[in-house]
Amino acid sequence: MEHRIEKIKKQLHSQSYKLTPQREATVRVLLENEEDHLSAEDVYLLVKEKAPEIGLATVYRTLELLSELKVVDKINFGDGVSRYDLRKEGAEHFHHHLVCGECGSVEEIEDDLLEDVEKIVESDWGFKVKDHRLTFHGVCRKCQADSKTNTALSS
Amino acid sequence: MEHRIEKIKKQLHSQSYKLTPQREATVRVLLENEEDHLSAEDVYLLVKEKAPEIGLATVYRTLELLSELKVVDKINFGDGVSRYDLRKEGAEHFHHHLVCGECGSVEEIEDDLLEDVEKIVESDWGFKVKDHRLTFHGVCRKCQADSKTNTALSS
DNA sequence: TTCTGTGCAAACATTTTGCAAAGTC
DNA sequence: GACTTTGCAAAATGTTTGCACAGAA
Repeated sequence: MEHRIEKIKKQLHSQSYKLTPQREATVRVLLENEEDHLSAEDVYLLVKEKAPEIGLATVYRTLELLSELKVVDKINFGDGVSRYDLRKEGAEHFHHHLVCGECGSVEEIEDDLLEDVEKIVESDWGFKVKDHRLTFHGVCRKCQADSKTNTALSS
Repeated sequence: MEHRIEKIKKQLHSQSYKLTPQREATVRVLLENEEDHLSAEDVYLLVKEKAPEIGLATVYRTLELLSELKVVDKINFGDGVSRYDLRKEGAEHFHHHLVCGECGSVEEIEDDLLEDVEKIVESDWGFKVKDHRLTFHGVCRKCQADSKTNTALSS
């Protein structure tokens, strides 16, 4: 945890940005909620618990900054809100998501499933891939099981 | 062109919706600009040329409706705007996109590159895939060529 | 007439910006 | 003192909603 903050601090410094208390609080919230996909508002509310004097605009500005530094990735699952997701240590690419249409849960996939696909895109389309966004929409394991149970009960 | 309108008309009717003049004008704009990735505003302005009395809300409502019917797909490339993309005839899945970070161009890929990946997701994660969103961010062929030329010139 | 669809304007939600004050080097 | 960062409030943006009216079945 602490070493990840240190690392981000160095990344900021290398571009002559400072890790202010507000920025640090924001980063800590992101680290503590790595599994979730927080919106700016979510982050704001959580940061406010530790640092009540922070403003929403600052959170936006911080998230924007972290986005530029590729510390976080900004994603959008189709509802109108941007969500911010910490990039895993050493990850070159953004991880993938499984969004369940029934319960709304979002599962993360770390494995890079796209290596082969990227090779095809680079060779067949001449497109130099720098990053990707891959999201599957469907039904998660749990909801599939639930709906089977319900079907069984109602029949 | 006409037969695609007919088809959409039938799809609407099957759910007891009507293909009103406004809706038809909207669909036509989408058909005529299939290559582009129009925002609601873009569609609105183009529809207005043919049917000046149409309101923006109607365009939104139409796009929403077409989205539900899976006639169009709503996408978001990271700028704050939703874009609407006609689903190709007979396509079960949404097609993929290559977004160039230099010139902003968006290229479409029809091939289903994800068959294998989906199989892995279904077997390893137990996730029933219904649809996907795949976007690559990078540098398109043209911009790569341009930057090579510039490098050569400036050296 | 009943129901669907429309246009307009107002409401809404999210995000960005201007600016003066505060903090840092 | 020059420069960065912040908080607040206002503005901008994109989208949705309420409602009275128009149109089709």
